Amino acid sequence: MSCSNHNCNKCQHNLCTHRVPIFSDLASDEMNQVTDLIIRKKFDKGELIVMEGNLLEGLYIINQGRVKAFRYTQEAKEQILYLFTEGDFFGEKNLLRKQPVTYYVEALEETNICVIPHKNFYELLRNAPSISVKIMEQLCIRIEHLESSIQNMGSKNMESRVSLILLEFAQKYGVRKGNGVLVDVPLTREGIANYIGVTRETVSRKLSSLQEEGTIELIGNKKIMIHTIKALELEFSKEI
Amino acid sequence: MSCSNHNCNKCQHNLCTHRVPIFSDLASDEMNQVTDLIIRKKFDKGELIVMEGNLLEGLYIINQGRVKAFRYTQEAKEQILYLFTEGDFFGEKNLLRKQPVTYYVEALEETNICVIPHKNFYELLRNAPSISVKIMEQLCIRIEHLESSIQNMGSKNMESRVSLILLEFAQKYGVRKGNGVLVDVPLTREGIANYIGVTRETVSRKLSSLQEEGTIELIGNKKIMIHTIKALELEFSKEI
DNA sequence: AAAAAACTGTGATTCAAATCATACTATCAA
DNA sequence: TTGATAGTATGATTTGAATCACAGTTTTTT
Repeated sequence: MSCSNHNCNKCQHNLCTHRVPIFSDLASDEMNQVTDLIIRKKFDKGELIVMEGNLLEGLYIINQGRVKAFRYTQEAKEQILYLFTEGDFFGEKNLLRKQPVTYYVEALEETNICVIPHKNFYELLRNAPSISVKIMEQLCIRIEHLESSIQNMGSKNMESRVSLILLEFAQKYGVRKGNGVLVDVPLTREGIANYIGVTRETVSRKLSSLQEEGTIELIGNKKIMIHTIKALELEFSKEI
Repeated sequence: MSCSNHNCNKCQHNLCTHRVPIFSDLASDEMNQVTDLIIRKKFDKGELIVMEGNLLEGLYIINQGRVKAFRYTQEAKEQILYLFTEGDFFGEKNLLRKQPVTYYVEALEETNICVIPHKNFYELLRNAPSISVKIMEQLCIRIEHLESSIQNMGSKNMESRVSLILLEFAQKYGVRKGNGVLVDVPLTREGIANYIGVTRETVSRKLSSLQEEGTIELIGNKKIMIHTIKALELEFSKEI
């Protein structure tokens, strides 16, 4: 996009407005209007971005990086609800209903956040009603993700739970490499465990057994080469 | 509400429009406009209302009765996602994104549904933009419910999972009776099990032990008297 | 009202994942 | 570069829920 018609020092950042689905229908001057309102924040790996109960000052949109959103279970174990990446947002509850966020959000790597303050957002909604439809769509996508998670957690079969998470990673973070897909895993083994509600040891063992049977290849701790996606899908639906 | 200004034979039904949160901000003439568009459907106990994959003709709103929304796990076990009651709606995915429903919905008792057809709904959205905010709010409520379910299912402690479901029932279906709360349970033991991802036997045993310790009293199969709500809450948060 | 069907409770047994334990490996900071 | 810290793999053991089995109960049907 050309810089001719707005403040150019903003072009140097990868602007949230240009990569976020909820703004994708805006005309370029509307887009620039939004851009002017943005507050930028930067977080280091491991840093807590928001805490459960916080009243946020606006909508948080991820410009760069990856974060985990989680709660604690009764046993005080972390239960990851979402992995958010570039273009994802959170804090929408506070936007509509003045309610605090219901989970912790922590940066999994260096992360840049764009915040669109509340009151600016209300104006925005009035001026560009297409945005409210976009938000609804995104909320529906989130609902679908949660529904699938519950469906998955209802399964006693750990093999299939691990397989599903690998499929999700492949789809979100995978890059084709020859016949397979190379995944840059955003979580530790323990993180994966906290995502699917098992222990770290169980994840280790299931990954090892998948490697043994040739379906995947563990490359260090942060990369997984998936040789046969089909095998995972099969594994996942084996018992239907 | 008075019947003087619209078709009175509709007043004889308990109209969805009057009990549904998403229409609560409408003026009464707007309300009547909506009412005229409604298609009514009736389902017997045990009847399947929609199937996964169905493209619905509109937004389904429950006027009377209770239903369960569920998917199947890898082991072909039912996994209940929602219990919907009067005022709740489903089929919103198809509304915004022309997508089929992602779960089965079955009547748990005799149920009356009001359907607002698609294209009527789009007009409605244009004429009464407050509705889109209401829908977003409802979607956020649904998200919160799903997030809590995941948090709960991440807990290995079955005692606390059963306790949480009883608290949910008490809140949604409970009636104060003396010191306690009498709950009209909408599900069988197996249904409860399919809601929290365990087996029927486990639910039986945990309910029995809660009865033994005096926290609850099982009255037939469909009613539970909760003597000490506090004990459940304690049970639920015991291990924090 | 009787018969059939669906649901429930509880003991005995099995089994898979949690837990415990420990050695190994990768990553980060001084 | 080294030491410290965080993360990983894997064997041995325990544990608690799933499974199996079956008798008892409730609800529905005719």
